[in-house]
This record gives sequence, structure tokens and C-alpha cells, in this order.
Amino acid sequence: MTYNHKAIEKKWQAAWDAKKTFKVTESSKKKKYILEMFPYPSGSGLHMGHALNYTIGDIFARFQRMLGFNILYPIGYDALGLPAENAAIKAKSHPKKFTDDAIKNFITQQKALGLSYDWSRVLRTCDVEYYKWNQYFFLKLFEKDLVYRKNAPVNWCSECNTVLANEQVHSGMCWRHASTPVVIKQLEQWFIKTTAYADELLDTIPKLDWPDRIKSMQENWIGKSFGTEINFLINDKSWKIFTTRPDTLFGVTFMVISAQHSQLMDLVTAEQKPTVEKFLHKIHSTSDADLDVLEKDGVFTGSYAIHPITEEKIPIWAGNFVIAEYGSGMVMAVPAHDQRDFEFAKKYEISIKVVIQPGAKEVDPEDMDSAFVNDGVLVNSGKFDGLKKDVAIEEITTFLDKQKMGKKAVQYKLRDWLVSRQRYWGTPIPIVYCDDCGVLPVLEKDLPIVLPEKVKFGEGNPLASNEEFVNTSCPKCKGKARRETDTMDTFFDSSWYFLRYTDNLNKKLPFDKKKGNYWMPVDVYIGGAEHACMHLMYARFFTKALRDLGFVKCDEPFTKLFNQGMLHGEDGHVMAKSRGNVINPLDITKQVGADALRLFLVSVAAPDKDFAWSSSGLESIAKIIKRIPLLFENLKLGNSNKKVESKINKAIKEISEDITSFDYNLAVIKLRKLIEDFSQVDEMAKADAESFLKIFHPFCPHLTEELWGKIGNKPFISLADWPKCNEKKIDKKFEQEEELISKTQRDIVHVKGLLKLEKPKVYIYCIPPEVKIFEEQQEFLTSVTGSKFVKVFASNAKDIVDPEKKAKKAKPGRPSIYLE
RNA sequence: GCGGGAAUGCCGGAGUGGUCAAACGGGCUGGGUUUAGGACCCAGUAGCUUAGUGCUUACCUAGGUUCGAGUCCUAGUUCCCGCACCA
Repeated sequence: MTYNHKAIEKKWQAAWDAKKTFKVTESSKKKKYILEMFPYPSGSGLHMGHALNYTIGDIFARFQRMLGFNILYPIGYDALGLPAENAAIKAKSHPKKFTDDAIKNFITQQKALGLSYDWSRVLRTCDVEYYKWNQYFFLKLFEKDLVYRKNAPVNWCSECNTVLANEQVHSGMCWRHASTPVVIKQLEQWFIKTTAYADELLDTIPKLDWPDRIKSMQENWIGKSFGTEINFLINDKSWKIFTTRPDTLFGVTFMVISAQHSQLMDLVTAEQKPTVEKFLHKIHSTSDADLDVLEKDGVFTGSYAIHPITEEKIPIWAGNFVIAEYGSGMVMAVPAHDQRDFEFAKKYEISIKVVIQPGAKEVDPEDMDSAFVNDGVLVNSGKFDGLKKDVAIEEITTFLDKQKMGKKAVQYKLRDWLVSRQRYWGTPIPIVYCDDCGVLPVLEKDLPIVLPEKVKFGEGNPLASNEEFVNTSCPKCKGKARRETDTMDTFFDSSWYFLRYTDNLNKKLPFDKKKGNYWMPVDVYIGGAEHACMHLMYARFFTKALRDLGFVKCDEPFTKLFNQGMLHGEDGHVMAKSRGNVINPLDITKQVGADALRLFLVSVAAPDKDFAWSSSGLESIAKIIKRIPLLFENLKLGNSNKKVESKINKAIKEISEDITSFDYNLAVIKLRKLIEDFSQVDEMAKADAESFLKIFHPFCPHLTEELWGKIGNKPFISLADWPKCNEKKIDKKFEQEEELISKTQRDIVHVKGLLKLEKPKVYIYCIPPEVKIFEEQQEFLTSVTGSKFVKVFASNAKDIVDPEKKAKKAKPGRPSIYLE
């Protein structure tokens, strides 16, 4: 049989499609929900990273399905979003057409990989049947006060022409445009109160079966810190200033308010106004460039704060290094014990007061060349002198609390999720503005707010200029009103799509609770690490919020997270068009087949490690695969000898373990070995041949379906039971014997080569118990060594022929040999 | 600066307390086969040694725990990733 991968793969892909082989419904069986991060359908189609992602998932899904689990393994498309809109504008097309085409292309390519998705559950976020539930959830969150509108300084990307959430700003740049700095704008925007769940989002992290890296990234992102809130009186108004170092309270010599603070101008005196304005102008114009080498900069505001204990007057400065949104946007500066404050004080010649001393000797601030931040004992701190740092933190906080001048407090870095976007290709936010009634949510019965298809691109947000869309009536007074023209961040779509898969055709509800609770949570979620603090954070928040709204029972959406490694080009660099090292999955499936591509992708390295494409590696895998049909062609189905039984059972055991732990690369090694072992075998039991195909199946589904039929089975091996390992049949003795024979064989061949003997006489001297093994294998040894004369002696045999006295060297597991 | 991860042959990578470190793949070298090239097959690829056997040295560095460590602990070096003036 010649192996025609094209015909075989096409045949089985069509068969799976026609028979809906992988369609699932809820049942009494134990479920497993296996999911890959759904793709953004870009115009350039599926790339090799996608192929790797889906192969990892499909192998696992096929394996678990054969183990007898009820497997939900769906796919969908994250189809709304900016790139489609921009691409459509450029091509003078429409995002809808553009997206439809891209999705069709994706589906073709995914089917060519032989992925076992339940294609009846496909969802597209750009369909109104999907995004109307975005609007529904928006309203539900609104009812729960988890959505609010606020005028705030927000991140703006001039390339995207829209605002961004904090999570979408990476090192001061837009997440889509690494060279476009984000600018701060003061705008009225919609926010989702993710911070309401900050504690739970943080506390449940340790329970997640996720990579440590991702978990720590989320922990850092939430950034919980414990400290003290201290009241400083400023112009007769009390300001709550957060600090983690209340022990240094007596060392405060100035305050710094953020240059972006909304109330900054209230503190600026008439006299200082020109200076401050000049300063603000300066930081505004420099904020775009050199963000990371920004020097500490500031000006005096003219105002003073009153120290809560000493009642001293403390000058308030405005500074570029204080974050407006964190704490109260103002810090108490202790230059002696904080490096940033120290640098600022040195620059502007503000006094430095030491209040913590490392030893008995007094420290002169003049001698300091950096802040002292370690443990020590309090000095110059009134009645708190002599206390150790940690004790002082407690005591000063308690004292402030009693005096009603402060209290213990907790701060987070996590900020609320800014969800409105000033772009067209997204879910319209279901809000109406009425001059008389104010800002009102759309009534649930009036959903969906359909995204109009006929719009003009090119001048700002196309929705804003669409009269038909904008003009509406007030849900309360029925008078004239305007629609919100902002759309939702597309991360809103991806925050719950995994729930929609559980009941994707439901017209009355986002999903049926019973179905949701049957399938959720996702048992294994597979995808790249780039979403650590974006999608994965939002999805966790959403799940918790929906739980509290009564939609689902689970606390966390993704029990296990698996991060695939990065795929590099053959030159070692990241695969990129600009480098010209891109390999198209579809080309490879045409050349060597999907089975070969799949097997290769998981054979180079563990799937969570980075690796580079290798065309020779692919070829070697393609060759191995070709040997399988040959093996079956020459195979007689009858009885297996003990050796075959041992090998197959060992392989079942090891490969099951390897797939379970995602060590696919190790499973591939064992599969290769099995092919080599079995290429010597001309007869085996049908059950063993079946087992062989089954353990190969998750990796090479098409070829194994084909051979499954060839040995007389009805379709589908895809739905067959995973073989059970019979441990009793695994015989270590065979392994040892084999080792013995192969070592001996190597020795013979080696010596033969060294002596340049064509057809030598071979004498083997082994310990007596091993004689039998060699005698059984004599035929084999004869054939592989090319020598017809092979004699085996026990080392103590009486009739021994041993001209060189080699026999006494024989050891267990290692015979001695003589060639002549 | 803070946090996470890693360091094994020429290369990619196995191996997480013990019967053998380097499986498996690639590369390279030699041999076979071949009109040639490719493909295929065999062997070698730390050092010394033996016709094969055998011995020694080796898992970033330095200490430590242990009968026993690539594997655990401590310190350091280097690299990768993430966050970055979070008070």
C-alpha cells in the first residue's frame, strides 16, 4: 500500500463531518471540557502557532474522549475588533465581509488539521445572536452597580483612535502598537468594577493549576499592599495619605501630589500658578518620549499640609513620579528612608530628617548618598523613639487610629476595567442619554441594539455620525434621546464565550444554567501566555460576577491552564513575515500530511517549551509515519508472542502517562520505538494491533482511522476505547534479554569491523543461565551479524572452544566473545 | 528595583534522590549501498584503555544535607520572561 496522505486525510475529514462524530450533549458520563483560546480571525489566516495550539488541544481531547469522558471540545471566533475594521477601511471593504471571509478561511485550515471539534457549537462574536448577550450582561452588571460612568484620566492610543484599559497598556505603549505611546486624556468613560473582586481574584490564585509565571503575573497585577492611611490637613480639608511606612512619619519633610491629579490646581496658590503650569506643560510634552529614563521632576505648589502629630507645616510639591490613580494620588515624602524621595529632596534641596538609625551612632543626613530603607531603631520620633521598625509600624498606626488621625488600610494596583471604545466594529453599549431623564440603561426587552451595517468610515466613530442609530427614544419618558455610540472592548466578548459554547443556540438565554453547570469549569485551557493580565483576568472576574448573579456555580473558569511554547522559524527567530521565515500549516499538510505535521509539532520539545521549526525534523517524522502502513501490510493477525504483548502493554502505560502530563514529546519517542520494534514482527493478535493504532490515534488520527478499517473494524477509532494496560504482561525479563542480545550484537559487529573480517566464526561465552537466551536468538544474531557461524558456550562448558581464553571474562548481562 | 523561570555533549532536548547521566532527534565523521547526487543501512562523536569488555572525568560556580544529588538546601554568576517610580 502506498501511503497517500492526501486521499486518506480528505476521506476521514469528510467522514467525521458527515457523521458529526464529535458532536456532544450532556449525559450521565463524566465530562471534560477542553478548550483552546479562540482565535482572532485575521486576514492572513492560520499560522503555525495556531496549528501547534490546536494540535496540543486535539491530542488531549482525543485521548480523553477515548478514555470515556464526555468531551466538550468547541471552537469559535473572536470576530469583533479593531484590526478587521482597519483592514476593511484600507481595502475599502466592510468589516463584516472581511471577517466572514477570514473565518471561512480559518475553518478550512482547521479542518485540514483533523481537529475533533464539535462543529455544531461554533460561535462568532460578531453575530448579533452572540453580542446581544454582551449587552444583556452589561445591563446585569449595571443593575449590580458593577458598571459605572466616570470622568477620569484615561489611556488613549492615537493609532487605534480609542481609549484603552490599563491591562492593554504595555510599558507605556499600546498593546497593539508597540511603538505608539499611550497618552493620558481626561474623558467620560464606562468602567467595570473589577476592583470589587480584587480580593477574591487574588486569594483564589494559589488554588489554580496554572503555570507559576502566569499566577505571579496576576498577583503582581492585582498588587495588594497593606499599610496605613494617615490624615493630613490641607487647607482645612483632610487628605488620606496611604503609606506602608508609618514608622517614618516623623521624617516627613514634604508631600508630593501627582502632576495628573484632578485636584492639583486647587492646591496651587496664585503666586505659584505660572510655575506649576509651566511644569505641567513640560511633562506633557516629554511624556511621549523617553518614558523609562524619566528623571524625577517637580515644583512647589505653594500649599502646606499639617503634620498630624507634630503639627508642623509641610510643603506640598507636584511631581511627575506619583501616580494619580493609586492611593490618594499624593504621598508623604520621607527622603531619609525612601530612595525616590531622597533623590527628589537632593535635587530641590529639601531637608532630610533621619528617623530610623541602623546602629547606636547618629547618622548625619549630609553623609548619606542614598536612602536608608532597612531595619533599625526609631529616633527623632517623640515618644516612639527606641522602637524597632516593625513594632513602630504597629504602634504608630494604633496611636493614629485612637486619635482618629489614621487607620490600617489596603491598596491595590488593579484598577477598574475601562470598557468603552470609540470604534465601530464592536458591541454597542446599551445605554441611552435623555436630556430630561439622564443616563439610562436600555430595557432588556429592547435588546439587541443591532450594530448598523451601513455606516461611513473615515471620520471618527462611524456610529456617532449615523443619525438612524443615534436617535432613539427615552426608555423612561419616551421623549427624544440619543444612543451611546461607544462600543465595548472586545475583551468583554471573550470574557464569557466559554459559557456560550455550553448552549450556543439558546435564543432565550445566554446559556441554560443546567448546561452551563454541567460543563463548567473548563478543565484544560490551552493558549499563549500573552493574555496573563488581560483576557485571563477579565474572564476570571466575569465568572465570579456571573456566579454572584446566579448564572453559574463555579468560582473559576479555567481549572488548568496550559501555555504552549513559542514557535520559532528555522533561523531561530520568531516566525514573522518580515523575516521571511514563516511556514504555512496548509502547505505542510499538503506536502507531508496533517498527521505528519501534528506529530512533528509535538515531537521536538515539550509543548510548553519554545522550539524552532526544522524541515529535516519534519522529514524524519514523515518517514516514520510512512512505515506504519507498510508494517500493517505485512502483518498477519493471529497471535502475539510474549514479547509483543510486553511491548504493547508497556507502551500503553507509558504513553497514557505522557499524554496525561502533556509530555507529548516523550510519548512520540515511545511511539517511534514501538514502530521499530514492530517492524520485526510479522504476526500479532488483532487486539494488540488495535491497541497500537489506538495509542497512535491522538497524534495521527487520519492514518489510524484508515488502518482501523483495514484490519476489519467499523468506523470510528476516534470513538473507540483507549486500551487498558495489562501490567502482568509487561515482562522486564524480555527487556533485559533484548538488551543482552543487542549489546552482544553491537560487540560482534564492532569487532568484526575492527578486524575487517568478512564472514567470521563467532563464539559467544556467557554465564550458564544465559545460554538459553542466546540459543533462542541464534537465528537473529546470525542474520544481523552477517555471520553464519555462531556458537554459544556456557563459560564453564566442557566442550568449549576458546583459543584466546575469553570465556572467563563473561559476566552476567555481558558475555565475552571471540571472532576468527 | 520587584516578581517568575532557566543553566546538561557540536546543537535541540530527556533525565527531578539510587539498578546505566546524555533517551530521542538533528549535525558532523567513517563505512556499506549507489553511475553520481539524494534516499537508505551500520558504526563513531569527553579522555585513557581493551579485538568488544574496562577505567577516569563530566550535568554554570562554591559550599551544604544524605549511605547516595544533575535532581534537595544556601550563596553567587549568567541568561530569558513579566511588571516597572504602586508610596
